[in-house]
Amino acid sequence: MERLRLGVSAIFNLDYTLGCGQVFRWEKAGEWWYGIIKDRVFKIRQNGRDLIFENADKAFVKRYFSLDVNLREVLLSISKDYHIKRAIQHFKGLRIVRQDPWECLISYICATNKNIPGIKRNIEALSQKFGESKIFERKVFYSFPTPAKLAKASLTELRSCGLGFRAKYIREAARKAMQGNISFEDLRKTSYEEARKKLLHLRGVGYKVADCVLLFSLEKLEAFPVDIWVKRTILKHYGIHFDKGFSEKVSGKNSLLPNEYKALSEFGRRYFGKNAGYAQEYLFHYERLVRH
DNA sequence: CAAGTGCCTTTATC
DNA sequence: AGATAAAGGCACT
Repeated sequence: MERLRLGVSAIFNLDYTLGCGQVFRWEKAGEWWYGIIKDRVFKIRQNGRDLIFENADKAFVKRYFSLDVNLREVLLSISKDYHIKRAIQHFKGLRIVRQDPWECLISYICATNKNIPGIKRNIEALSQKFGESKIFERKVFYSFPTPAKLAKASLTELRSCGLGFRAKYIREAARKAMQGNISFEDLRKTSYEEARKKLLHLRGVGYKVADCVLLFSLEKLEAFPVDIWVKRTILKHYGIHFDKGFSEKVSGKNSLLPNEYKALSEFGRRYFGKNAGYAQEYLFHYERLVRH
């Protein structure tokens, strides 16, 4: 058992962070959150300014939960108006974690046109079928499969995980990753635009999926993913920044054309600045949980 | 309860 | 070029 005491000004809320929909494999049982990262199961809980965890070291916890990020500063930088301030007030302490990029990529390829419970089921099925089992506290956990493991899988096997048309995209991505054609380290180091361009070459990855991977695993905090919920929020509260025709056209339907996605996402980046991704996540969570 | 709609969209085809 | 259809399957109403 390890303990990490947060600084007086280190704002952090574990429940918001793990419950906001950015990660798919954490489960809360009683007070504890159980997760598996790479091939290690660990559990963690929060008690005020203390984080208590088992089977992970402090450096890892700090890094994974982005505790090195000055959240106060980040939130200040995006506090542009009443709407975002209200969302921040509600979920203060929500941090964007640093997911494993490989798992993140596959997760968001699965997310295409799916809801969150559906995505969770896909990831869980993939892990059970192709990952390695780990016993922790007499319970079985499955690690997320490596690229090599998924590259070897047949389309039928992949489909049996409920992936549907996404199965072939996942296999392709796995093959590329296995051959070393996707360097997540390089993507992390390059600029948002460059990294996005590279991710867009992958089939099954459009602007939305690319933005999610960039924000949730590659430290591109300016990425502003626009899904159906964020689209609603933007049009509802920030419609004044778009012309009437655009707003009316986009609000009436439940999908976005590439240029419509771009307009909304670029607005978010311009309006909220270099930490726009944080604004996106607070707005998303607020719209889903509070407003809807 | 059944049936319809929608989902943290992308690709292929008009 | 720009719109539209097609692509799992589950959750929600």
